[in-house]
Amino acid sequence: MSIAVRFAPSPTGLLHVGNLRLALINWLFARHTGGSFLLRLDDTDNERSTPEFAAAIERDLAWFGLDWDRFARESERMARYREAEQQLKAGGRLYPCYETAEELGLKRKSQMARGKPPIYDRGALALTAADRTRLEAEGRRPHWRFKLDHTPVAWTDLVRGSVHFDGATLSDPVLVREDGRPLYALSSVVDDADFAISHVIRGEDHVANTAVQIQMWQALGATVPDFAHLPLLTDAAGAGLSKRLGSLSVASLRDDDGIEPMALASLLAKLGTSDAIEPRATLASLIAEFDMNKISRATPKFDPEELYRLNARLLHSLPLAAVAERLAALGFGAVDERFWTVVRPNLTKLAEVGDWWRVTHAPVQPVIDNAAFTARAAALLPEEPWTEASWGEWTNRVKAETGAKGKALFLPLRLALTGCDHGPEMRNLLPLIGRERAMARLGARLGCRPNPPGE
RNA sequence: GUCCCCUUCGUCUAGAGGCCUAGGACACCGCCCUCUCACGGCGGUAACAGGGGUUCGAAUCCCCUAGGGGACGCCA
Repeated sequence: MSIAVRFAPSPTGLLHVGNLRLALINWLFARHTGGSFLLRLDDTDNERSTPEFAAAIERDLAWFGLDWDRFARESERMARYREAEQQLKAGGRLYPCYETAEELGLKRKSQMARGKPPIYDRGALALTAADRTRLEAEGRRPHWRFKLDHTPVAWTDLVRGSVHFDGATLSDPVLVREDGRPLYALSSVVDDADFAISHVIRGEDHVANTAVQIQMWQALGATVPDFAHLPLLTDAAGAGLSKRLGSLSVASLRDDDGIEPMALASLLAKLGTSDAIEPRATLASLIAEFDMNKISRATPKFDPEELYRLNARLLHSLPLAAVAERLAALGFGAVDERFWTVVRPNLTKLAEVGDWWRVTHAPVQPVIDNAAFTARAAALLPEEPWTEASWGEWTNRVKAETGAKGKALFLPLRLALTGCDHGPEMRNLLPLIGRERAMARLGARLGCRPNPPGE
């Protein structure tokens, strides 16, 4: 049997890290096994789904480096769901119900108050043809429920091991709304069957669904796929992540935090597994290392801080070629190998290249505490050409001349030269700054602050 | 409320009765590179949720308690 998986987001919001993790796991599984990956937009809820969110999902996945072999929109497959609906009706598995949403809500409440599980009581099953006629005459339209077999259902989950449910403890799911539109419960099962999905890999919020879906595949005469239900991510405090997806949307991580796609991919592929969480430069290495058996059943915490650190570590190891294209897009196409090597160890996000580019190519605002000191240092600046050794020669002279040493020697020079108290090694940075800029920043021409606008 | 799942260093985890004086990675701390911040290299601190059992022996098996997550929609 050929392997086929799917990622099926509903375009009712932006992708967040929890979604993206499931997309990635599915994709890695497909690529690792040589299977196919389907992107399916679950947009049957046309009140909440929007084309904008659908476009954003595709854009986010593409940015992340995920590609899909097949694509589908549930909203375009309504006729097919109608067919399945007829098939289930013909098989006697779909029955009409006339309770209103309010009635059902009340019923659930009172069941819970009595310490009972809030399961549909199948009241509609007792309706006679006359009852139904009367209700319809009152203007009520039915919604349709799938009649579950009250038998045990079991499967071997690739993450959770053996799982079993008793059909009797489950509610008959509503498959078709009062207005005739199919619900997720129907469309998802039909699509998984039609697209010959072999492995359903999703969040553990779907485990109970699985029991009813297995019965539906059987009722439709379809092959039941294998399952892997992954624990949901929680935030660093241990609270469910889905509730605060805003700040953790893929778009904000990319656009606001400047996260590298491979930093995110490395975290999401390894978090909650027995592999070390370390940056990987390519999806290819994640594919090679992927193994469902490494995924734990416990709920992992997603900590943005961990992502930021991983992002920095990844950047520190990337060759210029790996970022050249994006650097150009940021307007730093002129960055060469030498500059990149000098600046790379100090980046936490790629866009910070701009800060150092300005230090070596544009005016900066020097920070000068002791103008007399920097002026004397300026006078001792060696003649160009400068090499890595120039910084040492110069600072030794300044040290001999002023008696300053250690932090008192280096920090004022760094501050004056770069306007910043931290950064790349000065012996590498100095030659990139050049004598003219260095002189100006040290205040040689003026001997005092403030610096003129043009340096 | 009912049902399901989870609980080993701060974090992600290894561990499937003696190999555990509990291993790794990240974080943290220290040292080195260096007479600065960072990068990098090397080293160190640090955990079996609690309580009962079972057993010659339990992180591993059983029960209870506590904590966390999930499900219970005419959402997906």
